[in-house]
Amino acid sequence: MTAVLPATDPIDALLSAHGLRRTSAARQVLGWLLAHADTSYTHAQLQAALQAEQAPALDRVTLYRLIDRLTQVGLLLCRVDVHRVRRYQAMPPSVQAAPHFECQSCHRDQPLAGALRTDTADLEKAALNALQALRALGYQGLSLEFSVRGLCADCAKPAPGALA
Amino acid sequence: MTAVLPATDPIDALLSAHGLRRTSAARQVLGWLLAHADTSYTHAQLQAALQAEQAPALDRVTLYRLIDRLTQVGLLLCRVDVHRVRRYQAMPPSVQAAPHFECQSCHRDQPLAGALRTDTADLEKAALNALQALRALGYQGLSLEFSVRGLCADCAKPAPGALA
DNA sequence: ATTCTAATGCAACTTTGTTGCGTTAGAATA
DNA sequence: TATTCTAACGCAACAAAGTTGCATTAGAAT
Repeated sequence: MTAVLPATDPIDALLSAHGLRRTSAARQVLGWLLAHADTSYTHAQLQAALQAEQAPALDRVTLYRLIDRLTQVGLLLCRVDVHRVRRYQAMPPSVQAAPHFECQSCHRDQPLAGALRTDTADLEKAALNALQALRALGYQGLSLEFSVRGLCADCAKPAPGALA
Repeated sequence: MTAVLPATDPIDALLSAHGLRRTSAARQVLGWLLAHADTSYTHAQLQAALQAEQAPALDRVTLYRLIDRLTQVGLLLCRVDVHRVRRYQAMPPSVQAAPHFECQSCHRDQPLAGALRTDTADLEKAALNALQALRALGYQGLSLEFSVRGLCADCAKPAPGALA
C-alpha cells in the first residue's frame, strides 16, 4: 500500500530514483552520509557513528551490502585508502574526476582546487588530454586516480610538544 | 667473520647500503623483484614465483616482514590495488613521482609518458606546482598518487568471442 | 671464537569483507 | 484493503590479507 508516492523526503526521492527500496536502514545510512558528505568513512566508522546516534543498530553484513548497493547506483563514491580499507563518501551532486587532496590524519577530502585556493584547470586539462590520447591508442575502461596525500595544514601543526 | 666486505654482488651492495642483512631470503626476493621491475607483485604472487624457482620456500610471515623492510628502506614501492591488496615493485633507480598507467588485467605498470609515446612534462609540471603550493600553505608529508587505471591496449582486445 | 641481535619460522589471532540461507517488510497488483 | 512477489535484512560460517608473540637461527661486530 506504500505505492511509489513521489516521495516527500529528499532522501527517499534519491533512493527511489535509483531503484532502491526506502528501508529505514537505507534512509539512515544515506541520510547520515549526505549530512557528512565532506569526508569519507569506512564501514567500521559508519557503523559506529550510526550506533552512536541511537539508531536501531543494523547488522554488519547488511551495512556492507547496503553501502555496496548505494555505491553501485552511484550515490556513494568508494575509494581504497592507504590502509587498504574502503572509504565511502556521499556523492556530492557536483563531483567530477577532479584531482583531490586526502588528509591521512583527519581523512578530510577536498578538491585540490579548494585546498590550493586557486583553480586547477590546467592540471585537469592536461590529465584529460592524456586520457583521450590513451583511448585513441586502444586503452579501455579508463579511470583517473589523481590525488595528493599527506597532512593537511590543520593536522600538520599539533600542539607544540605533542606526541608524534 | 663475514665482515662488511664491500659486497661484490650488486644486490648485496644494495642491502648493505640500506642497513639490511644479506640473508639468502633478502637476496632472493630483492633479486627477483629487480629482475622483474617492470611490474608489481602481490605477496601471494611473489611467494608463488619464488617457490616456482626452486627456492627453499620461505615462510609466509617472513616474506611479509621482508618486503615490509625492503619497502621501508626505499628499495621497493608499495601501492594498494583495486582489490585492496598491496602490490610491490622494485624501485627502478630513476623512479620519480611521475604519472603512471596501471593495467587492471595484466597489472603491467608503465610511466604514462611511455604509454602515450609523448612526453607528459606539462602534466608533471602542473602537478608539481600544485604540491609546491600546498607546501606553502602548511601541508606536510605530501605524496602524489597520479595514476590512470584501465585496460591496456593489449588486454583490451581479447580473442574475438572470448569470455568476458 | 664469542657475542649480540636482525632475521627466521611457527602458531595463533585480527580485520575486512563474502557467501548461503531462512525471514521480514517494501512495493506492485488484484 | 488483501495478496503476492522479491528486495532487503539478520545470522552464522567462511575466506583472504595481514599482524603479533615467541623461541630459534645465523649475519655481523668484537
